[in-house]
This record gives sequence, structure tokens and C-alpha cells, in this order.
Amino acid sequence: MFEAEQKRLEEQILSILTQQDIFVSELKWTQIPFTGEWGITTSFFATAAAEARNGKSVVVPRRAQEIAEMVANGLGTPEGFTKCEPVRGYLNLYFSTVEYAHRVLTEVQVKGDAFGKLSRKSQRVMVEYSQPNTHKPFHVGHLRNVILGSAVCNILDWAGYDVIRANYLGDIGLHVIKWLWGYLKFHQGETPAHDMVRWMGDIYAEATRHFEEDPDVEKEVRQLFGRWHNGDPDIEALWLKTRQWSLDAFDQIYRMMGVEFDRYYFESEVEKPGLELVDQLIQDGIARDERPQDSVIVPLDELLGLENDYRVLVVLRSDGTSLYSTKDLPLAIQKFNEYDLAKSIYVIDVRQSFYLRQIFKTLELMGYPEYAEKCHHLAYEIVNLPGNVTMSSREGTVVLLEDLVREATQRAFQIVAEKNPELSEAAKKEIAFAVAMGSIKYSMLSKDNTKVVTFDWERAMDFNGQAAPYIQYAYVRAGSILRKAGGTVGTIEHPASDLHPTEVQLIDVMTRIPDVIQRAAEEYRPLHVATLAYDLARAFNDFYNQCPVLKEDGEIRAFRLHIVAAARQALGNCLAVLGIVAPDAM
RNA sequence: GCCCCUGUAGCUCAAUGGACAGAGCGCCAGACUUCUAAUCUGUCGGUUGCAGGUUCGAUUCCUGCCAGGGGCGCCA
Repeated sequence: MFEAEQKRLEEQILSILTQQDIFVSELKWTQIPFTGEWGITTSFFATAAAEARNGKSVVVPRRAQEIAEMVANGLGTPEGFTKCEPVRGYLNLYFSTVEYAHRVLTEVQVKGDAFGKLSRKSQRVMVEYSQPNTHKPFHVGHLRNVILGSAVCNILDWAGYDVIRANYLGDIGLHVIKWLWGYLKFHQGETPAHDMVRWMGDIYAEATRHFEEDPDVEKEVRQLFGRWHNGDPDIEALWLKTRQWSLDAFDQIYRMMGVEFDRYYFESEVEKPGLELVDQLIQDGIARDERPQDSVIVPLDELLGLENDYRVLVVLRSDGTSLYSTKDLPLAIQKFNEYDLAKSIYVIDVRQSFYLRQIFKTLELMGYPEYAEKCHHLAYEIVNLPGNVTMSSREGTVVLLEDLVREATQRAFQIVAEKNPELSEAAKKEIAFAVAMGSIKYSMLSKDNTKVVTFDWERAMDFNGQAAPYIQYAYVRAGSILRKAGGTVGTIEHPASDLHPTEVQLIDVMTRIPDVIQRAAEEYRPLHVATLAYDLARAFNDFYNQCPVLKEDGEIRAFRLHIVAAARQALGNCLAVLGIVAPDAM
């Protein structure tokens, strides 16, 4: 947010030091890391180290401090700053807080909901996430993907990219046929109860049990798969009808989670292009057909002259049926052909890292190196149950999403009813849901993508501490002050007196939002935004406890109201990026 | 066997190669006639898995170990 100042200072520093025949290494600017101190800082260790490397006999830290002192003397106190201090090799420049606070508040006020957004880049990025299998239950294990993928989309959007949110549905495969078999065998003619997800999940678990226990069932299922492949109209009709039940259920879940998609791809649609592509690969000598004894493979290491690196990618079963890879290859290309993508991101759990590396390498060998290098696997760790038990719909070790949301909402409802009994039933419900869903989202977004999440009922129900409600509550408090004050009005005046340290800290944290969004987008890590949102809420609570607003009058009251309005805006924007609803009361 | 990820306070997690490694939870002791206490203040808590190396400076980068998790030709 202070690029202009930094650039101006850099020029001055450069001219001061070149006069002394000191070659300046690149200057990196950061915020002064001490709470309550507001300003920017840089250091001269790199500059001193470069001198040492060039044969000058200097002790780096001492020399860095010498240079910092030299610069400080040369700069004096630059315009807009109150102090310029050389400390242990660092050069600390302290803002004139009144002036800068005014500037920041004005910026937040003017930009409003767009505060923190970066300029548009005119680059399209596709993010594929969620990828649920139809005919299977949607459980807590699937949650992280949706929450992460959606948040990354928001972050990229805020960072200036044109984001295409894509979903890739596993609407065909053995799991679907197993389900159809189970339906025909034990539930023919039944229609889904109101609890559709559970109903379909139960049928799936039942069918899987038979499939695994009875070898004859496998034969029957394979036979059924054959009928599907041959386009048996009865089977096709049943498949489409039951698939729709699943899609409706997913739709409901996405709506509940506040998540949306621009483009749906179906696995069933890319199977045929995949089969054709494999033929082409064989013709081109990229794939080797070892049928009927073996499968069709892309011998990656052999083609690349490597050993034990990319290994071998199987692209077609020996019986000629398709695999994931059969479909992923054409789909990857289709995405680029359909949209002119600068980046194609796959939000898929870490267990598929090696597989995706193979897919991207195969794309390269197929003659699409420019696509391959734009593909990126955004890997995240899975959500386990305590005792390192992986959720599996086959084994029935799952916590259903709706159960989690219901329990969490109930718990939140009790608390709202306690805190705010005068609210209407509907309002309480709405708030409870926002708190529950926000907590679930925040608990996953505030951990790094590479960390395993262990699902724990007790912790999922805990709304205290560093969690969404803390941030939502700060937002509510800010709104409450503004409401009682009748809203803020007019332009922001310079306050007559110095700012309170908590005011400075709060404004300081606000200014970091654009940079944090930028970094979160570069690294695909919502964690940074989650942390910032919390820091902001904490800074606001400090301010709230130490700086009365409504009790003051005149300039101080007016100025603090603007701080409150800006803080509310900043909190709301951060929550929006995370996909968490900001309620008006709690 | 090879590859990837993780290892930081009792627990769950932070920390663009920089200043004193920070939060939350839990424990204990406090603060509501106040702008909503879903809040705040204070106390306790560390050989950043181990050993080397690079660097002026390493939780961060490199190497080797140790521990846990995941992956490695017809599952998705």
C-alpha cells in the first residue's frame, strides 16, 4: 500500500549511498514488526555482505548499522514521517500516524467492498474442485476440497484473475453401476426419501458389501456395466434419473455452502474422446498397446530416458475400458481449447500427486508443453477421523455433512438464544447457521493445505478462540456501534490529537490486506487471509476495549466512527474472501 | 527400495532467510450499572525431532539420520 513512498525513499537512499561509492543491493521493505509501531523498514545487511564478498574487510552487522546511520543522516526526516531511525542494521521509518491514518481510512471508505481487490489482470484461470462422485454420499471428507477450492477461487478473483469455477462429476464408473445394481436388486421402484444423501449412501454401502462378499455379484455388476456401455435404454434412463437425484442433492449442498460453479464437466462425456485419444497415442508411438495380455501404457521413463521417476502411466485397461487417466487427458486439453487459460488448477488431495505429475508430463509428450506447464496440482491433505481413520463411504466410516451442519447449527442456536433472546426465531436460526458454517470453513482454511485435519466433534463444536465467530463478533460489534451512532457521515477529518496505539495497530493491520491477498493468490494459500482476518478482529477488539466511541464527542467521536466503519468493512471483506457470512447480530 | 508431505509450548496451529519464535485451547488468578463478556487483562509454558553444512543471520535453504502419514502398471 506504500509502494510510492518506498520507491521515493529508495531513490533517495540510492543517491546518498552512490555518493559514498557504496553499491546498494536490492532493498526489501516490510512493516516494522513491533506492535503499536507503525511504519516501514528495510535493512542493509545485504549491502554490507556484498562489500564483504568483494574483499572489503568489514563485519557485516556493524557495517550494516554504519550504512543505516549514513542513510538516516542523509534522509533526515522525510515528508510524511515522524522519525527515521537506524537500529542494528535496520532503517526504521515511522509514519506520521495522523496523516497516514487519514489516508488509509479514506481509501477503505472510497473502495468499500472492493477494498483489498487488486487490479484486473485479464488472465483466465480455471480452478477445478469438488469433483464428487454421483450415487455416493457427500461427507465431511469432501468438505475440505470444496472449502479450499472455493476460497482459492475468491482469492484469485480478488487478486485480479478471471476465475472459472469448474466441477468434474464422476457420474459413471464401477461405483455407479454397483449402486444401480443394488437399487435394481433391493430397492427397485423406490424413490428417494427426504433424506436423499443418506438414502443413496446406504444403498451404495449395501451394494458394495454384496460386491465384496459374493463373487457372483461382481459378474452381475460387470454385466450391467456392459449393458450401460451398449446403450441399453432402460439402464440409461435409470442412470440418468438416479444421477439427477445426486445432482440435485449436490446442488443443495453447494447452495448451503454458498459455493458456485461456472462449468460442469461430466466424466461420462469425456470417455469417448478419451478412447479416441488413446488410439491416437498408440499411433503416435507414445502409448504402447500390450493388449490383450496387458494394458495400454505410456512408458514415461522410457520415453524420457529416465529411471524410476515418472514410471508408467496406464491409460486403458486390458479389456479396453477406460480409467481416470483415459478421461483426464482429453479433459485437460478441452479446458484450454474452451477457454484461453493462463492457468489450470486441480484441487485434488495429495494422494494423487504422483498421478497428476504423470498426467501433466504425458500432456507435454503429447505435444502440449505449453498446456502442461500451465497445469497446477493444488494438493491438500485429507480429513481423517481420530485414530487416523480415513473416511470411506465404502466402509461407512463417514460423518455426513448434513449431520455436522445440523449439530453445529443447533449448538450455535443455543448460544444465540442465550446471548440474544429478543431476536426473532428466524434471525436466531440465520445467525446460528452463519456461525456454524463459518466455524466449519474457518477451521479448515486456517490450517495450511499440507496439514492433515483430524475431524473431532468436540473441536468442531467449539466456537471459542481463534475461530470464525470471533471474527464475526468483531464485525457485529462494529456494526452495532455504527447503528447506534446513526451511521457515519461526511468526509474524514484529520484528528486534532495523536492516535491511540490500538487505533494505530488496527489501521496498520487493515493496510496489509491487499498484500496478503496477493501472496495468498501466488501461493494458493487461504491460510494467510484466515490469519489476517483474525489479526484484524483482535486489533478491533483491543481498540473496542480501550477506545470508547459513542461516549466521546466532537472530532474524536467522528474520527473513531470512521475507524469503526473501516474496520467493519475490512473484516467483512476478509470474511467474504473466505466465503464466510458476516452477520449483523450475534 | 524410491518419491512426496509433516515434525515448533501439555494439545491444535502461526511465523515473505531477518529484530525478542507468536496465537488459540487447557490450567490458575482477575474484569460486566459500560459501545453486546461469543470479549478483555494477567500468570505458567520452547534445546523449533537429531547431527552437520551454507549464510553477516536458519523454524525457514542444503545433506544425512530418526519418527509419523501418503504414494509408486490396469482403484478412483
